[in-house]
Amino acid sequence: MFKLRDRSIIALRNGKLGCCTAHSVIPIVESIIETQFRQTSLNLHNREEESSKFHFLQRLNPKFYISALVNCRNLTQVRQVHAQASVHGMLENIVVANKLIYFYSYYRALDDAYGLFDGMCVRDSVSWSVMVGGFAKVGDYINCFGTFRELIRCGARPDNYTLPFVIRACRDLKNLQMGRLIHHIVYKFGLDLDHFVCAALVDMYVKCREIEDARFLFDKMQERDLVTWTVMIGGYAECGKANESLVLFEKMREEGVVPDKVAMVTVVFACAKLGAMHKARIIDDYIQRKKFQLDVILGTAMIDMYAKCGCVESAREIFDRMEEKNVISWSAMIAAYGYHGQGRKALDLFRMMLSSGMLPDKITLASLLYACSHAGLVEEGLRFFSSMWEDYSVRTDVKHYTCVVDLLGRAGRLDEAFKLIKSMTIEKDEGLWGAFLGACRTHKDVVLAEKAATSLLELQSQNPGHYVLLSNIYANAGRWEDVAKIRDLMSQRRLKKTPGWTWIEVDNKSHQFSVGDTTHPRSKEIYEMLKSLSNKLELVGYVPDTNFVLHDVDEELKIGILYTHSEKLAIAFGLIATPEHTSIRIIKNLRVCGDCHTFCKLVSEIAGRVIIVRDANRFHHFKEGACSCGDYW
DNA sequence: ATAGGGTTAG
Repeated sequence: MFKLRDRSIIALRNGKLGCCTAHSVIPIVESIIETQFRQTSLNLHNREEESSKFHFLQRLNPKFYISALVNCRNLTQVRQVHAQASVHGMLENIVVANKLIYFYSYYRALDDAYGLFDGMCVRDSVSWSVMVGGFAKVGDYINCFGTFRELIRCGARPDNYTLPFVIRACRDLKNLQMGRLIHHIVYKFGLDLDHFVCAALVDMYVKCREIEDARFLFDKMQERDLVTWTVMIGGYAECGKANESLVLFEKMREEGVVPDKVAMVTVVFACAKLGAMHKARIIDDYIQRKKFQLDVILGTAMIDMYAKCGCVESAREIFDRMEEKNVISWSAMIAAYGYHGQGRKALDLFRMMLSSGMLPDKITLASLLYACSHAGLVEEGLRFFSSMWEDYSVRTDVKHYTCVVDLLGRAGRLDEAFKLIKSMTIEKDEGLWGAFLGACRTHKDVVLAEKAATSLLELQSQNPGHYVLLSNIYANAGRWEDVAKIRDLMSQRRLKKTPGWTWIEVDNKSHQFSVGDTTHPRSKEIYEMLKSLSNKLELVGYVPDTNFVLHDVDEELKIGILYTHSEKLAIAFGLIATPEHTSIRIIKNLRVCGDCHTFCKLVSEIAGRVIIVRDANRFHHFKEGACSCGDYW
C-alpha cells in the first residue's frame, strides 16, 4: 500500500497536486479510499467521531477530485473517486459532478453518468453539455435527443458546447428535420453561430444532402478550417456537382489553406466523379509535387480517378506503384477493367490477387462478375457465381444475383435469368428487376418485361430510369396505351425523366449539351458539322434507328430528335474544336443510346478519331469503326 | 467543457 507522506498530505490539503506525478495520484486516492472505508465501516453511524483523525479529508478541495479524475485510467478508478466524493458530500459541488459525468461517459458508462446527472439538484450548462455529449459519443442518439429536449423543456439555455453534439447526432441519423429545428433554436435563443456550431451545421447539411444550405453557412464562417473545406468539397462531389468541388479546392488554396492527405483523397474522389482527365493529371502532378505519400487510401482513390477518367493504363500504373494494397485497392482495379470492357484482364488480376494471398470480399466478387458480364464471359461468370461460398466464403447477396441476371440477360438467356430470379430466397430489390428489365429491352421480350415491370412497380421505385425503360419497351411494341399508363404513374409518383446531357472537355473547359441544344456559342458550326457527318454516314450505310426514341411521334420528327441527342452534339463539337487525330472524350449521365453507339462507331472510322465515351454504367472506346464493348452492353 | 473530413460495386 502506498504510504502517505507529509509532503503529499500537505499537497492534498491545499488541493494542490503539484508535487505529485500523474501516476502517483491514483495510489493516493486508493489509499484514501482504503482508509476511509475502514473508518466508515467501523463507525458508520458516528460521523462526528471520525472527523478528528481524518479531518483533512473532509476539507478536501474539489480540485483534488478533479485532478484524480483526470488521472484515472479506467472505469473502476472513476467509480472509486465517485464513492469517495460521495462520502464527503462533494457531489454537491457542480464542477465535481460534471467531471464525474464526463468521465463516466468517457468510459462509456452512461448509466452511471445519467444516474448522477438525474440526481443533481442544480445543473449548469456544463452538466447538460457533458450529458448530451456523453450520449452522443456512444451513439445513443435517442437519449442524446431526449436529454436535449429535457434541457429545452426545463427552460435551460442551450450553449455552444451542447449544440455541436446534437447537430452531429442529426447528421449521423440524416435527420434533416431535427437538424433544421436545432438550427432554428440557435436563432431563437439568440446564440451566436460560433465556429463549432457552424462547422457542425455545415457538416449536417452536407450529409443530409442540402448542399445549398451548407454552402450558405460555409460562406458565412469567418474562419474556415481545412476539415470544413474538405466536408464541403466532398459534399459537392457526392451530390453530383463535382465541378464545384474543384472550384472550391482552388478557392481554398487561394485562401492559403494547405490541403492534407485527407483533403487530397476527397479532391481525387471529386475528380473521379467528374471524369475530367486533364484535371486528373493536374491533381496527380500536385500530389507528386507536394510529395504526398501514396498510401492505400490515396492510391486506391487515384486508381478509381484514372479509371473513371477513362485511362485504365494510368490506373494500373498507380496500382503497380502502390507498396501496400488492401482488398479495396484490388477490387477497384478489377472493377476498372470491368467497366472498360477488359474482362480478361480483370480475371488475370483476380488470379494475381489470390496468389498474393489477398482474400476477395463480396465487392471484389461483384466487380469480377460485373467484369464478366460486360465482356460476355458468361461461363466464367457463372462458375464464379456458383462457387463463391465454397471457394471464398462469400455469401451471394442480391448484387451478385443482379450481375448474373445481367450476364445471362445480355447473352439473351432471358429464361434462365428469370428462373434464377424466381429461385432466389433472399429479398429482391429494384436494381435486380431493373437489370432484368434492361435485358428484356435489349432482346425485345415484352412478355417477360411485363413480369419484371409488375414486380418493379410494386417496389414503388423512385428511379425514373426504370419507368422510361418500360415505356420504351411498350413503345417498341407499339402499345401506346401502356406507354400512357406509365407516364401517368410517373406523374402520380412525382417522377420526371432524368434529362440526358453530355459534356466534353476542350481546352481545359467543359462544354455541356442537352438534346436539341442550341445554346452553345458555336452552335451553328456544330449543326453544320452534324449535317455533313450525317451525309457521310448515310454513304456508308447508316440508317437512324428510331427505336431509341420514346415519343409517340411520326418518323420524321423521331429522326430529328435522334440527330440532336446530346452525345452527337458533343462529338460534333469535339470534331470542330480539337486538333485532328486526337481522341475525343465525352461523358454522358445516362446509358448511351443504341443509335448513338452506332453513330460513334462510324464517326471513329470516317473521322479517324478515337472516341471514349463514359456513360452511366461503363466506358466505350471507339476506334476504327469498332467499340471495346463488342456491342455487348 | 466542444469535433470534425478520406478509398472499391450497384
